[in-house]
Amino acid sequence: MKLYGFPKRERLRSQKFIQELFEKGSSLFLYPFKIVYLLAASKPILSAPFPQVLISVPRKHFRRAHDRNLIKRRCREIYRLYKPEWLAKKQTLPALLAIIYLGKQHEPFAFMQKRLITLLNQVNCCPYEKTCETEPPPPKVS
RNA sequence: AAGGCAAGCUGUCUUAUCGCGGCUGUCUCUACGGCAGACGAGGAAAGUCCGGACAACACAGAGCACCGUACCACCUAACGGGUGGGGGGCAGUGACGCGAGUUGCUGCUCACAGAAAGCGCCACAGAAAACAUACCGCCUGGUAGCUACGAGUUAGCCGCUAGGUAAGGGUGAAAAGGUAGGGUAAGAGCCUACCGGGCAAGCGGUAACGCUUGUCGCAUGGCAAGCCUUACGGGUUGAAAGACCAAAUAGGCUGGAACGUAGCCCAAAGCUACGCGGGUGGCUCGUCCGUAGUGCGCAAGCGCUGUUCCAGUGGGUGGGUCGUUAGAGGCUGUCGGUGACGGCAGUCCUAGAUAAAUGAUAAGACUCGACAGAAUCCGGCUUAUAGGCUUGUUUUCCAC
RNA sequence: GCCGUUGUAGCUCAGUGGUAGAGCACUUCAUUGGUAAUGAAGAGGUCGGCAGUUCAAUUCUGCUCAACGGCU
Repeated sequence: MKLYGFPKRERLRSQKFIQELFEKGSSLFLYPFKIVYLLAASKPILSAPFPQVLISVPRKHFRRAHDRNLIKRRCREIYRLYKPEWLAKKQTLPALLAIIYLGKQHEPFAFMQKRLITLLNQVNCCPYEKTCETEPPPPKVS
């Protein structure tokens, strides 16, 4: 399997999973990103150990399809390149993940990269053992 | 050479690494797999403003309603698009004429059928805004009063009254042909000439229309992107159309509506007519489909089963395949045409996703990169757009 | 992808081919010891934008921008 790949099975496409994610999932925010994640889905995920990921840019902030496409592609690149390192760091990853760009304007790629990686590192992957990481536990958003 | 304007064309490139989409080939651990290969957004992909193809509604018929189009001819699959032509309007400039005005050239521009078919509207101002009218005026007759002297059938001033006028004034976006002259109490197409206009004929043109001649004193303002009239066109809904696979809009349950009458000797079956219900999505007609069986009762009627349709309930799905990309296709040459475009020959095939594929990093080049991302497919229109190229035209400068 | 609706004062809305209004809010004055309420006066508008039709457009027509809704 390709190390840095992002094949179709790692993309979140099922309407049922998406509904489950936004109903039960936890969310974190760091400008300009918001992420929603769910540690375990009701059915097994085909892409294990990696999550199924959904990337979204609201039409309300970016009217032109060209702008939305560009931001989604950059987000996907950031996630794709960081994915193996993230797994090595956390050992277990969420099952479902949504990355939503809430900024109202374009940001430089390096800035986006730094912020999204910081945000991904804040995800608490071990809900049963609170102190599995050296960092302090992230604020739980209900 | 530079700048402006118009029309047309074009729409950053190269290498490496990682990554994405379907396709083809191949490998095996047979799966949402690995490897390799070539291919992979636009001139507007956009807005969804028009027109088609295609599909479903059984067939897609007629009339009304509704909607759209509107100088003429042609192009086209079709169009509200395009090409060519006609006619206006505006600006600049020249010529003719005393003037009203006419006309040449150049540029821009026009949603450009009908206002003597009818209805409606035209604020304010103004006398009057549409079968014209008469405020200030002008002129004539009659007449109360006053003044003057030439003492009158006088002249003037200021009123009243009966008329004649539409020249001048003023209002307005718009005032009922204009200019010049005659004419008159004053005036007036009242008359004449010219200009403008209406009507008719002839000629030219496929036509829009143009030209010429005659005739009419001129007889009816604007708005139809107000209603409307005329001509022509439009059945409705859109790929979330639709077809197929799997148990899969099938089957179940509840409620409601229709299943009638007459004729062909009688019964059965069938047919016909008038009804009733429905397809039919604006209405009507036509057309099409259904209108069955049975129990009780003398009958009216009541009930059961069934068929068709409607409404609800409940269950199930929210998957796959096709439609889905080779087409009114592109390019080159040649022929026809003023042109849009068409004929013929050769050649090329180059996105096809479905939570939805083109990006990131590094290096380099130059003019330093604008607007911007396919979703059934085509033809247009409109809107956004950095830079570059070509052609035409005009202005300035330089050289000969 | 397809089909619609709406843009008028700070806010909520009328309006119609002829000088743009109502309620609330705002400002000033009166009233009160003071505030509220009340009364009087006042200010505030490129009628989303650009063209066109018309003598005249917020209204009619075309294009455009923005906001919102519906259809699997």
